[in-house]
Amino acid sequence: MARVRISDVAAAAGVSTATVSLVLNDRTARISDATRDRVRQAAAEVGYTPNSVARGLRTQRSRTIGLISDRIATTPFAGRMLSGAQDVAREHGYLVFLVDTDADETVEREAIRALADQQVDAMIYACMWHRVVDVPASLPRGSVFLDCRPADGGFPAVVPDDRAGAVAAVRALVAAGHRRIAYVDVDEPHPPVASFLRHDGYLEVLAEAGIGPDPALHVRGDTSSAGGREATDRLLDLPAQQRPTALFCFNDRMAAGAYVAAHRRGLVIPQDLSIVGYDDQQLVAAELDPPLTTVALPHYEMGRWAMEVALGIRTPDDPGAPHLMPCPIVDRDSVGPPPATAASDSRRRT
Amino acid sequence: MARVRISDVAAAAGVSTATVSLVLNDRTARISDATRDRVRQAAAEVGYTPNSVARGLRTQRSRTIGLISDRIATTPFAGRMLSGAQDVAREHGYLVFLVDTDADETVEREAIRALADQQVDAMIYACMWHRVVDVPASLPRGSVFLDCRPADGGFPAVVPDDRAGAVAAVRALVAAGHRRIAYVDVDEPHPPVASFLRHDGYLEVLAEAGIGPDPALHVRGDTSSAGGREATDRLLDLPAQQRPTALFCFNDRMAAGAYVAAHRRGLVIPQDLSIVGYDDQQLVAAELDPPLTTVALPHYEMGRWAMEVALGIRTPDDPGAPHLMPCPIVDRDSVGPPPATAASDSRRRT
DNA sequence: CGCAGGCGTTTAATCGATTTAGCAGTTCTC
DNA sequence: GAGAACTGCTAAATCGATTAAACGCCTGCG
Repeated sequence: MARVRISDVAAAAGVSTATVSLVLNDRTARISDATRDRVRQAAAEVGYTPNSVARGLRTQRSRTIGLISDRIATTPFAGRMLSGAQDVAREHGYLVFLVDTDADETVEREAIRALADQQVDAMIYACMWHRVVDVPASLPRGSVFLDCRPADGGFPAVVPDDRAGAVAAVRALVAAGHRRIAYVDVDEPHPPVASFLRHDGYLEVLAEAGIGPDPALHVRGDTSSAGGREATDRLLDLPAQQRPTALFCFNDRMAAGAYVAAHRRGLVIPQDLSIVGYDDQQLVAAELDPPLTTVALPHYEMGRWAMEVALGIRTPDDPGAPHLMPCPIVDRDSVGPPPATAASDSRRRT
Repeated sequence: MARVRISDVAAAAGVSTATVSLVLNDRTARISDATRDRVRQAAAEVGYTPNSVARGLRTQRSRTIGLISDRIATTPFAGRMLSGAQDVAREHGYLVFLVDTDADETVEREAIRALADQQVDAMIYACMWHRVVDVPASLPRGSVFLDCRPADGGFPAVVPDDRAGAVAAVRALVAAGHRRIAYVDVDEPHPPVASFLRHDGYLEVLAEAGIGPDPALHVRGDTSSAGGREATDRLLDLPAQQRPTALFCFNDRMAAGAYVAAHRRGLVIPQDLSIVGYDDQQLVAAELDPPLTTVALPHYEMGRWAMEVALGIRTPDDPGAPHLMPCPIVDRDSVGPPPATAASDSRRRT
């Protein structure tokens, strides 16, 4: 029952522990082939695996990574980021400590200390929403930021390319023939940077399509189905000429609300109204009727990227700026050409 | 930048490292108050925190727990279990290693070995669905099972009390006056134990209400919105006399499908059809219209329980059987009295 | 034959803590 | 006043690995 130690292997093979260590770690040392084989055989027979704690103490490298996140519980995205980070760690023989701080600064500070005491080789600081965060004072150099931008630079970071994602989404609507496209934005005291970036992307596509932005088509609501429904109601209350034929929603839940608002007025999606969401939240987007065209957040890939940088396998292209991970568009069935009247209307203007 | 060691504290306080260790660990040793204060002051001044790796090697206790789970990514529940486990660990100064095996046995075996090499003080083996699992051979004694039942006993385990949850759900329907209550079950080659347990609870309530079970009201579909919709369609195609006035669904997604089926026939919930789900999946249950009455899965509490047992803070009441965690019913708006005709029908039979 | 040098292996230091046994010095006891 | 008992602290062993330095032994060379 007691663990097998290196000295047990040494005894079994009739050599010193030094030799065992040299052999098992493939150190380029002068060890005869006969001895090598004997050691390896002995190790296999007694079922030896080195004690990581002892090794960590000696080598000062624990093959361990600390992953600090503000909230793990509340979002289904968390798992995908973890999964990506996890997979890379495993592929390289690392283990990960997970700490959920619940956005509590005291907990965060303690966690960082505890992880440092455990001699983690690197730390990843993850947020559940793309936003700007203050760098905790005690966070060691070399830590990687995941799904957030450190307020002071000097740290590698990876975030979704929200701007490009919005561009893809709105271009899809323009390509379908829409000219009156609304942006159903979040309404919060401190909107996440994603809100602004997606708005930028939205405006960029309008500009490249020669469509003048209409402030009446930029509405806000809170990040829920209800918020999306209310904001959409305001859009659909607009006079026919001003009313949008397509909606670009800040997220899938708001898009779900837009569905409700449309259904209540007897509008059919996408015949009467096209809708694009953001996030590709499986339980929402795929379950809607019709399934929602949306933009996927590359959580898994971001998790991988962060861990790869943490392990030193990859170095950021531009150490000064966050790495932008592409957000692929997921085509489903909520986008179609604008209704005939509106289409002719848009043709008139072109 | 270099870490502060215990010898630095010793030097600063003018004592030996032994004394520093004795003081800082509150060992009942004969140390004068003056020295105690001096050591503590010195430790605070130089900012000393003990190196957990070195301490772990010496004490053979790492204050570290390994949490192995089959899938973390795919379910929103995972986070809540983690959160519960995490919170308990943090409250007691433990750190947790998280490993996601993706249900791959090789990965699982390697993970168990790696965790053992890291000298974790205990392991928790978590599944994302309540089911029976084979105990991996290398899993150390004392490991705790979370949301699954070990095939061979001898391990503490915690699972949701699916039977009692179903009882509460079906009782709510009976209390509202329903007599024709269907069970919309999962349809899988190897249904989870939860499926059977909930069926048992369902039958139990029918029996106690003096309602004879009708096999036609036990339908199956796959665990998705579509599966729920199809199964519900079959129920609603039944002749009026046989048609259920209430549905107890295996989970919220299937319940969402039931909503769709009902809406398509112009049935209003709960006036024409009452529905109860299971899982309390926020993004589904709370967002439905009307919000779904459902039974919550106590993931957070199960996570806490498992960690408490792992840390030895709590001992299972009955070491032989899994601990059953209560599933509270969450009352929302999808349950009402049966429609007049059916109600009179039920009254006729009573 | 004596010595340099190469080869294969071992000795021993080391990582940074904890902990037991023991060492001085003081006080108490008879 | 000698030994016992107590007090306050430290020396050194220990946990289980890694690794630089050293140590025999053998061979080759002059």
